[in-house]
Amino acid sequence: MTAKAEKRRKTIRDIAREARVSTATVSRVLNGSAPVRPDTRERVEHVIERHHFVFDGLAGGLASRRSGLLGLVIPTVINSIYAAFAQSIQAVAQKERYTVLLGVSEFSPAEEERLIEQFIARRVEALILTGADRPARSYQQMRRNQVPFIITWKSTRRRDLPSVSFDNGDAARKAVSFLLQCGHRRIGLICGRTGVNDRARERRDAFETTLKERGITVDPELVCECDFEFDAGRAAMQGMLRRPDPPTAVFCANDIQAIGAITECRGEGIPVPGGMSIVGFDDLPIATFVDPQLTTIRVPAAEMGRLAAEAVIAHLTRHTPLGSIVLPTELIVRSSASGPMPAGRPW
Amino acid sequence: MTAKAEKRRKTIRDIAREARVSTATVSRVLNGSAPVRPDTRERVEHVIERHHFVFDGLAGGLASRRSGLLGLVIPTVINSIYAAFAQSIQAVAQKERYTVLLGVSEFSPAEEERLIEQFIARRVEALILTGADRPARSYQQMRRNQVPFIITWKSTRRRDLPSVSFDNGDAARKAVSFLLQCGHRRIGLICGRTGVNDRARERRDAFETTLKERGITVDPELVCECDFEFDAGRAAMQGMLRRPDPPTAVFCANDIQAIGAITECRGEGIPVPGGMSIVGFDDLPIATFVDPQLTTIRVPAAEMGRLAAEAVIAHLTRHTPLGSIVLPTELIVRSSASGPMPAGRPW
DNA sequence: CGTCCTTATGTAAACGCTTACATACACGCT
DNA sequence: AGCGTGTATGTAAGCGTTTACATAAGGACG
Repeated sequence: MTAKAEKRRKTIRDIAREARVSTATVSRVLNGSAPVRPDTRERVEHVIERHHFVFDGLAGGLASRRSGLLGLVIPTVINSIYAAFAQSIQAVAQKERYTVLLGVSEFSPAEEERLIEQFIARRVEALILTGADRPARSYQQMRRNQVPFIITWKSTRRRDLPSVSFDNGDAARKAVSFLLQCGHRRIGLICGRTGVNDRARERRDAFETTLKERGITVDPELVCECDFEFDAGRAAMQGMLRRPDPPTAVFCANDIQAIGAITECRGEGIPVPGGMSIVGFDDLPIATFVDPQLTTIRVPAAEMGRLAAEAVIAHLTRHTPLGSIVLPTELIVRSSASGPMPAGRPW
Repeated sequence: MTAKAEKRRKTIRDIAREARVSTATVSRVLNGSAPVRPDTRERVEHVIERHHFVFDGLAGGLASRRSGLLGLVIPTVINSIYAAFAQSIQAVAQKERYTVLLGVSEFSPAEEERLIEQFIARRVEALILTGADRPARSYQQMRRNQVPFIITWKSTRRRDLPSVSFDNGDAARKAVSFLLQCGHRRIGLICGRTGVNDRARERRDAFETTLKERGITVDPELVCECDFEFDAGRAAMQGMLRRPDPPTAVFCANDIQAIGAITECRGEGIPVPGGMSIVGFDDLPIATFVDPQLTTIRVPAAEMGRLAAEAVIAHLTRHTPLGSIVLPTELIVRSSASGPMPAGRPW
């Protein structure tokens, strides 16, 4: 090493000088943005190799106005349904040479807003968001900064909100209808907090509407909003069981809560589905590994992630307009729900 | 709007002109890097507000040589133990105004290497990695580019590899010792693929060593490496049960596999723990919601994430040296393991 | 009242790329 | 020979910040 061996990083200028070409040519070799004669290319690549040159994405992004960054904002990643969603987005991004910025809002609207703002400042090329409920301010910021975005997990008829989603209301209706078909009339609901979660709200609305359509009045005591935790589901179930007139079936807008609810029933000696029918939502892998296997709604989380990522990338690279896709959901009938006991509570 | 209303983004130069200060002052207001007189500050902030100025993180990062980016590379995020880890890292990062780049390698060494390279090119300020096994090339690149990194999920005595981890071997030993104490002598192992997962290898090694220490020869037929999936665990259990001389207990190096294994036993009419004892690893939330509740090893995933993130950030901001921390694990005794049946197979 | 701080601000050169535009040359055609 | 065309390359002006350094203004002090 000569005394001149400053610890400065190599730049394309260094490469250019040594390969006796211009920086433009190096840049062209680096991203194939224009034809380069094979011998020139080889010469440049050789120098790059020899000096362990590492491209600077920040500088590249600044100059080209394409950061190669995609922002993903989800409420949680611990629930494996969101994890599956996130992972498939990351997989698509990776394949298309984009990098994912991960933002977890923990169901806090303020945090979500902050993340969106932060990601815009980082110059993400697009945002993938969960749900449609957020301050107008966030939407304005995305538009003002011309950051395309796509809504997921919630279909919306607003034409100005592109989305890749499924119909929460329709899905919840399937679950509740199934319980009604089984003969249940006194049905409880355990769901997420509708105040901070528009998907939970849609599911709850559909629950209530479906019951009303059949002339059943919804007993507010049989509706419980709580966190997406096993324990929360369990506690909610416990609350319902303690009522003088407990439900014969419960729809849980989430498999985690459903498993908690099942556990509580079993702990109380109430057979499922014999004494209590339970339907979940998400179809987590675990749903087939609990006893009884969970009847639930299958949600296309991974596919939704893949399609959302593909959509924004197609939009960025080929100007494909961003539209809305509604994916199907499916009731998966297993064994956690059946008809109510013919009379009283025989357990 | 005048005809001059080009759709150009506002820059600090625009702000500076309008607030009748220099760009340096705007910069100082923006990141409080030097004192600014209150009235000047207010004037600048006012203009920023009025024009909806949005800072450009790419340009800022380029100029300051601080990107504000942290790279996280994990093998999967679908397993909720890694999700918990990732989420706590993101939480710390968010609080400290860093942004997390998410990389999921899906247990592919090649993919992991690519992610590390990509993240370095994006000029992450530090990397949080899973395990220590990777090509020397990756380590060289990190060092050459002076990107600090920290290893997680695996303790290592190499002093050149800072880490926040727990001792996989020690943890596995606790699990196996417990089964031995229960009286088991014929013990199976279901674990991850040791070829691409050094944590799995450590657990397997400890399993074998612990048995050998007690003078028990390890039956290779009772060791099964498979994916971290319920079905894989189930299939592995099935394989063992079909042997002429099945084990009386199985250590699963992962709760997911353990739950699959339990399910298989129950499907075959083998009571757990009566006919088969099972110990898991991770202590996922679901562990208390399966029947029987899973005896398992509690792994400090969230704390490990938090500490890893805090360590790299402290290193970046306060030059705290990066060292190694080994967190404790704990055997959580529940009900999926007990003594072996006194004789034969009474089920 | 000149000197020396201190504090607030301005000047302008980076940071490491991309890309519009200019140039150079080779080739085929009339 | 003259022209047009196309391909490969070079030139240099950005991209939107930060920050070292210079400067200015206001005290405090002897």
